[in-house]
Amino acid sequence: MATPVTPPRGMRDFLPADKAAREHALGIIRQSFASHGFDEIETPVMEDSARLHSGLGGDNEKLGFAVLKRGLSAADVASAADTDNVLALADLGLRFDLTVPLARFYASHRAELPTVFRAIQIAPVWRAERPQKGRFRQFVQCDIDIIGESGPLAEIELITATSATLDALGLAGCSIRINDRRILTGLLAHWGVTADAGERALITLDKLDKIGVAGVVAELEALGIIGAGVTPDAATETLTALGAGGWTLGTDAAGEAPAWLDAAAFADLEALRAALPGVDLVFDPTLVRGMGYYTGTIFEIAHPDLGYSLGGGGRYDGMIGRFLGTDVPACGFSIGFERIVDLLGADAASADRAVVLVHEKDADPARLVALKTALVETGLRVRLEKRTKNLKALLERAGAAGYGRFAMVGDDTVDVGALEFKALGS
RNA sequence: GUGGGUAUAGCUCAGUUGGCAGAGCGCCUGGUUGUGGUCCAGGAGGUCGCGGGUUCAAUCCCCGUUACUCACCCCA
Repeated sequence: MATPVTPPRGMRDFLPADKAAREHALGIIRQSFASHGFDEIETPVMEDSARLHSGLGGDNEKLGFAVLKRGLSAADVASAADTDNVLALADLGLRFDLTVPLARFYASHRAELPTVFRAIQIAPVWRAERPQKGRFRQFVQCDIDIIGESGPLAEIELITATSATLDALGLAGCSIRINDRRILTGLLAHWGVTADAGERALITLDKLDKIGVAGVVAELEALGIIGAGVTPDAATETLTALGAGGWTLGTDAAGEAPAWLDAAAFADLEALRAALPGVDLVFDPTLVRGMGYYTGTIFEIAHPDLGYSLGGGGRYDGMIGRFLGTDVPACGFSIGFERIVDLLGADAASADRAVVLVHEKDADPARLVALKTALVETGLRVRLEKRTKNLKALLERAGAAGYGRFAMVGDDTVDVGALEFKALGS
């Protein structure tokens, strides 16, 4: 077997047609975000290893690709092996999201940025996961973040811009699930769960839609979370209400708010809903999200045809303070580019502006290029193709590559007006 | 990290109770057609993923391994 020529596991090459579709979608996203008043920035693909492993990335930290220090000796490697600390061999790592780098960026450039900074980041990130459908080890995220706005205006602007972008892409049927971390932590506090056990309990709560109320109760009992501060029956009742979800959760059968519900957080969510009448906003109190840095609102883009989310985000008021020393409120929303680009149709408009000129093998190059240049100057995209034995195959490939029309160049054709264009494809 | 499936020509895939390796498409050549997407004939191209084992004989059976893929966990 020849040497492997496939790209690294979970990473992909893009053929011309794929690349064109991706760039087309990226253009729409970029333009839509910008029109909502966000400004694009760029940061390096690597960050200091210590920063990536500062505990802010949740489980994603474990999925980071580490970069070896330069100039390591065998003794360094042996030392790291002895202490079972292989990360000591790395001083850099590929970013696993765009939020940690943004917090570092903001802390570094705060003086040069507006008081309320609205950032766009469209860039690849890397995670050492096992690839599968809709999951890659290198993938592009499209993030918008608002830094310096503590009020609900941030959430409203982010959700508005994201929703408008999904519309601009022509993605129908998307809804946005929303929750607030304070509702989850409030519930756990009501049950008497300690902060330490809280993270583990949240992971269990997240499974509610998969293993059901009884499953969650059983798992929480096994963890010792239920039984101490709350009875299984009471937990079952609360979890049933949670699982039913929806905006009616704010009032129970007696018309009063449940005791475990964080009233302020719920009121904030209701205010968001009122401010976003055009958005399919679904209150889902079981929405958790794994990232440890979320402090308030959290949201995800859901699509009825997919078992995974198309994007997500939330408020992370504590993170920038870790780098800057003083807390700065922040909230962000990320679109998973790889997951939306496959849902989009072809760009028919661009195909119509792309044409192929098929010529004989011995045609005069100067005449061909003159014809081509004349067409390019009219705004067309023009590719020259030598006529092959099997013209059909050639034309099918050109059609698949995004060209919409073709014309044969005759031996005596010198004027573009003499070219007869026919449709490609179909 | 856990479990299932797959691996044969450039591509999509057949195949053999174990006996010289197959098709379609694409590619090349000759002809046919002649303002063109047709057809005919011929040709090139394969350590049957890799390493062991069983056997007179392994692409096929057994063991291991790697890659790809799907699902779980978690995520975008």
